[in-house]
Amino acid sequence: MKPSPSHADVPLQLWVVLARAFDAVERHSRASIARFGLGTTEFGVLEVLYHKGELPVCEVQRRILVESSSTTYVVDKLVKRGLVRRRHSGTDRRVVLLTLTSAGRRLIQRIFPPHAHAMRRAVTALPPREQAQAVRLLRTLGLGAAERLEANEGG
Amino acid sequence: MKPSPSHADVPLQLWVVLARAFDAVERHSRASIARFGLGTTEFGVLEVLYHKGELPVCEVQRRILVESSSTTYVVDKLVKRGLVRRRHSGTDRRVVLLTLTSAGRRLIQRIFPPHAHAMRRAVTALPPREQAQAVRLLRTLGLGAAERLEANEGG
DNA sequence: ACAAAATGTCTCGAAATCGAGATACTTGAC
DNA sequence: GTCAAGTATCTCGATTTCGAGACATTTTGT
Repeated sequence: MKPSPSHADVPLQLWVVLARAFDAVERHSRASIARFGLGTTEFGVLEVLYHKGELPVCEVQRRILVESSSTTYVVDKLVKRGLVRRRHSGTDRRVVLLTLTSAGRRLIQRIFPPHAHAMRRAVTALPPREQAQAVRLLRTLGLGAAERLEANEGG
Repeated sequence: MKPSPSHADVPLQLWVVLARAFDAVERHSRASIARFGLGTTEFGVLEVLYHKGELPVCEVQRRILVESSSTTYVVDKLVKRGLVRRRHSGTDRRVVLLTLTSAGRRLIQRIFPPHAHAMRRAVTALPPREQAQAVRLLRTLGLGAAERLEANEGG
């Protein structure tokens, strides 16, 4: 039943297990966040503003890993719900700065700790020592792949 | 510029770098697949049928990591394009089996090798030895998280 | 100073994905 | 054998996400 048991193509295997691991852990994240009536990207915006303070839209976008038009969409929803406020930058008039409202701050303060706890449990299959190892490897992998992406687009 | 250099919460870091690495590598995958006028999930269906032969829809679904309604949608498109054929199982009449048409087989035969090549290049930031290590760690992480998911849903 | 290129944000329409539930069939308990 | 529970697939409507491009602004090169 194994079509290719011997010539294990490690790079392709790596891609497969990376996708599966991300999927499984992301399901934990989604389930945890859904408890609080938020979507993954909505939570992402609140979380990054909570931890980094006021940020331009483009900075938030980079951190939550979605395209710019989706960022606008998500921020719109959060503004309508009174959780986030938009403000024009004084120094660069293209830039829109985002901050939490006090309602937004209260919300994320309340839900971040239990979410973080859920995520810690989601990765406990790996003991601490191997978690650190995985962090190192994934960081190298991710940065390398991202670099290579820009090279492909730019060149 | 480091907001929290000391109290490194390794599990949360792991989640972040996992998401970033997946995103970067997935962008390579998408770009590579887009060259051939296919979407990620369409490619996924063709690829799994190519390598495993005829399979029930539910089996394909598990492998391409999308929900069942999305699987129906993607398969519909592939059937309309004449790349995949549906067939009822003789032994279990709930089951619909999927196979490549000869056009589908020709297509995936032609595009799989260059795509595999692109994916190998996407992960070259990690030398072979560390790729193997990452495979091992991610497999454990993914399986553990998936198990824990079922436990949460089922229990 | 000026033109060209780059950047940040948003609009719009299209595509992908999901979730709930309908339907049909199979399996297992009794 | 029958009924309940489980499984496989699909339908439908809603949500999310994307991509292309519009627009305003800033930066760069000359």
